Amino acid sequence: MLLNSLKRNFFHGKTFSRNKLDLRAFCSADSITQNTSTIEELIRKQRWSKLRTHLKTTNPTSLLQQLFDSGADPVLILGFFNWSTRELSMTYSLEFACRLLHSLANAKMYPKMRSFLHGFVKNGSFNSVSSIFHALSLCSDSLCDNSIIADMLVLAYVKNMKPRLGFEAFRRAGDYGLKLSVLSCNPLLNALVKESQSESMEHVYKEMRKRRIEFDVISFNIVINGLCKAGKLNKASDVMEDMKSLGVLPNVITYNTLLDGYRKKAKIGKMYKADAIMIEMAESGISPNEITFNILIDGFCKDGNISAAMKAFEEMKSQGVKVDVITYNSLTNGLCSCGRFDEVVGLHEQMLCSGLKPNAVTYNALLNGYCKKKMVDQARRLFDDITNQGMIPTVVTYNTMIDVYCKDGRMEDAFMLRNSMLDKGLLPDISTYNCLITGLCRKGDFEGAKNLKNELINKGLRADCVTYNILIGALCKKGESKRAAKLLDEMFKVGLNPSHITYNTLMDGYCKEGNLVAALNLKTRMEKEKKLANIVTYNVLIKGFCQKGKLKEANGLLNELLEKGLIPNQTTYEIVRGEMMEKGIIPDIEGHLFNFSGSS
DNA sequence: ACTAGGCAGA
Repeated sequence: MLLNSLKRNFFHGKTFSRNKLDLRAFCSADSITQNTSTIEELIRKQRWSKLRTHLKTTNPTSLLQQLFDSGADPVLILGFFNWSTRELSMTYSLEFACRLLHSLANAKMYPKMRSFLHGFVKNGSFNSVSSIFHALSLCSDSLCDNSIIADMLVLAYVKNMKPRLGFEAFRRAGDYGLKLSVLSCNPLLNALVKESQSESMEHVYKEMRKRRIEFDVISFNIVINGLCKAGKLNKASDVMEDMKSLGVLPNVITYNTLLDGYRKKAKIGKMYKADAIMIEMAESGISPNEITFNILIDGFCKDGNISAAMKAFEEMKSQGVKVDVITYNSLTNGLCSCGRFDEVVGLHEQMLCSGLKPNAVTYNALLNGYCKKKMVDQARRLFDDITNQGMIPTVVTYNTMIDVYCKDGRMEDAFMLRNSMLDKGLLPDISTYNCLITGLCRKGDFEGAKNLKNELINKGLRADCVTYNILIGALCKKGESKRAAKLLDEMFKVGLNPSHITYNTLMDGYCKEGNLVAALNLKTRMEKEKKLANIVTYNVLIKGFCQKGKLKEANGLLNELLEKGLIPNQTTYEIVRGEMMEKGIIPDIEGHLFNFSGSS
């Protein structure tokens, strides 16, 4: 009630409030009007020290109230608001902030609102999103103004790296029937994608359609990218169809994003859709650019299909698309991964001839090639060349070399390299530590590994999911899955999101100790955490049950994974085949592998 | 809004 009359007083005509003030001036001995106009003058001229003395007798809150009541220029009120929060450490109630926002909105001072909200979100994180929306709705029932404010609030959260709060604000805006725009929704979608919050991202997308928020091609591209990143390629294609049906035409970035989705998939033959996508692009009159080709080439290389990559490379050149250092690096990486070092020489010359300068990634690709082929001496020679001949080594260069030493069991060499990083002005990162921790664990030195984890934390680094996966794996290997489980709990405590690998590793530990109950409980737990069991999960469990002679259960798991649409892989077949041989059954074709039920 | 290098699981 009170608020309603207040806001009417505030928004509907300065005349009313002036009348009221005139009346007050009439009645009271000291003229508030005059006082207020003096103050306004001080703020306008930024006489802050004089204002300070003034405030010895009046408190800032009632002064702010006065400014509002007198219908002062919103820019002045904003000036006072900002100054007093900054210099006097004032905190005003949400209601004041909302009134200020509304008066700015009334005056269409949008940039001022944006920067106000930016600061508000940065410092005022103690205000819950729901309380802000509540206060906004009490202040005014102009859906239009509140929508603009909500839109800017969402954006402010996102820009301040608070996408979860931006997401909450997005939802509240829906509850209050406020309409948002792509100006806030696109950055929100993108932030959620960057944080790998694909569920929330999909929710925003669906809501945007429900609320009939206008999409642009960028909105769709972000959504498609998010879905690709989450491995949901079919959904990504569906969204592409959605956009076409809504009259938004895919552009080269849309197609690049989709191609990149296939590239990122860890599957053999993953680029099988590439041709079809390229044809569709051509039919839509969209020319591939250097990014398109770079994605294609890298994808083919990662797929082990060097000839397809080379074909794309030739096509790229014949179409006159600019070849850059990324193109060459992808090819170099592809050739090195296959051990085709001879061909790299020619490619490297071609690169230099076209005036392109190799960079750290180029040499790291070569170094990594040697490391993968266990050519440790060649690797070290190249490494010394890089560090001595004026090329700039990066943390990745060191990590690659450190890793190969660790894999080779040469821990002293690995630690020496780690120590020499500092001389080059390079700081070991979490991956450096993860390589070393893996090396120590492999040597059975769990205590050393644990100490290294403490060291990295003391150096201001954060143990990541990989660190924990390594340590959990090491404990499981020692038959200490109980201790490993404690590390899983620790991950939640330090705010890490365990990955599939985390759960699968611990589950494997339980299985090896014959604790199948714990293994199954862990599967339930991971599904509760929205990590769906994958093929590795099932392989671990099936192997565990087989080893205990529980073939019925193993078979049940096989059926379960098939029902879920998971595809058995090489390891699955090996486990099952091994089990059948044991039972004296001769496995023949794939279809017969799953017929050992009932034999236990 | 889209492109290149290293570390962890059966």
